[in-house]
Amino acid sequence: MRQSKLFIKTVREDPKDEESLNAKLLIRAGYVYKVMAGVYAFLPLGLKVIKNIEDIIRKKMIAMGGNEVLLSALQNRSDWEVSGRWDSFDVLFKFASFYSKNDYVLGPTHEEEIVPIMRQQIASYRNLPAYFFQFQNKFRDEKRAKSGLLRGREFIMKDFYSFHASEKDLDSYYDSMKDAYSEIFNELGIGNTTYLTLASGGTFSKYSHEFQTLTPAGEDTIHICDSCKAAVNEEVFEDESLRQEFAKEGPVCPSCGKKDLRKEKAIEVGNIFKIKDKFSSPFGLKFKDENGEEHNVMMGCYGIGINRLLGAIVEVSHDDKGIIWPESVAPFKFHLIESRKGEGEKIYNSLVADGFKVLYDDRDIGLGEKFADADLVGIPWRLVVSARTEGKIEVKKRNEEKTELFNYENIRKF
RNA sequence: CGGAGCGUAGUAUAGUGGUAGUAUACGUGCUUUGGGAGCACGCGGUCCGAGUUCGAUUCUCGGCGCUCCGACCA
Repeated sequence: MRQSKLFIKTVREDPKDEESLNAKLLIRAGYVYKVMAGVYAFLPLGLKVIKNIEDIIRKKMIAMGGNEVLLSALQNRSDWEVSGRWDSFDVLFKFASFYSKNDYVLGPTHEEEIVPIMRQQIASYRNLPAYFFQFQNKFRDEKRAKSGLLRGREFIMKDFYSFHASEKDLDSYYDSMKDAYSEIFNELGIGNTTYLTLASGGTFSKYSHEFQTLTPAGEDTIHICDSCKAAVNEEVFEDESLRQEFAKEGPVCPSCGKKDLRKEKAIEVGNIFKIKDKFSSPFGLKFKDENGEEHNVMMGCYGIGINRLLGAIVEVSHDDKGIIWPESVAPFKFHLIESRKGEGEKIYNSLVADGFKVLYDDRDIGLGEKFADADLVGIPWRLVVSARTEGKIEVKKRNEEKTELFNYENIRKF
């Protein structure tokens, strides 16, 4: 892509209405536009990163047997009354139609949508297990949106729902999802700072597991066991019944029992929990077993916050000049810069022909400004062609200082 | 939802009860070309409403918006 044709305008100054680092950098580099508190629009660069994140997750969810769907964001009041959450879900966006006066919900999650669909599809143990997932915009009327992309009122979420004939089947699937999630965060480039964390289960279940990425910008406090790479959310110690079960004598590692844990701030980027028959019961989602007996379907829920992940990656991967994208999610692999108009044309065409994702800065501006923009935008490999490079290409990794000259043939192998 | 702070060009900031300034961005022209280049000219602004006043961007009240702290966070 030619940068002269890319809709993006970088900004020198930090926006005055953002304190959070992820929002400052993403706005300055032209990835997102702030619409209002907790609501951000994705501009072309931002959308590319979002799509890259989604693709990594999608692949893994399909490997886990998931069928991708797209449920409705607009939902009706009655389903939320069946589940009992019309009154109890505190951040629910509710509103009435101006014409019909009917009440509606903007979906903050989709149990109320997927379960009625499954009631139509699931009748026998032969239909189980079944797995569905989607990427969708969720709406939550947060009392206080904050920390840029980390806690918004509208955000994209991957939600995955599993349906099982038995709790045992749910349990084993739940465990395999833990592994799938770990692989996802590894691929996203934040594996070394993301921890499987025991957490409370809210109103759904006794406990849940979160995937927490270490960052001072996070809103949770977790206790990490360095030998197991496991962690416990501080909230577990604050909940009396959980404390009895998991941490009678203060913070202990949930997997090895070790006591000297490291306390860190973190942001929850993923959450998995067993909801069992919490929804199948009120909605009457049942199946018949081999003996013709009816049982409630057992369910598991598995979420990943996409916007939050975008913000979290920026929080953990940046320097004072800008963003440093992990290659797996970067909007482009190469950022090609020329010092004089047309110098990079040939190499750009070759890279495109060879199938690389490359942003070609063909703008008629000073070289220094291009370098500054390249640092801000954060594409992993910077390629420069100029009179100085004498027919070769200067290569610099975004997270390294050194530059090296290569022939095109070498670059192709990157 | 409680508390604090802040709303001035696209962006970031200064200032004032009487013609609103600077930087950057943008437009035009020339020069320049390895770390946000230079010169000249130009375009563009006081969140909304009410009040006080001869006169309000400034003072008062209300609203709306944004940020931060806290509470909350299925």
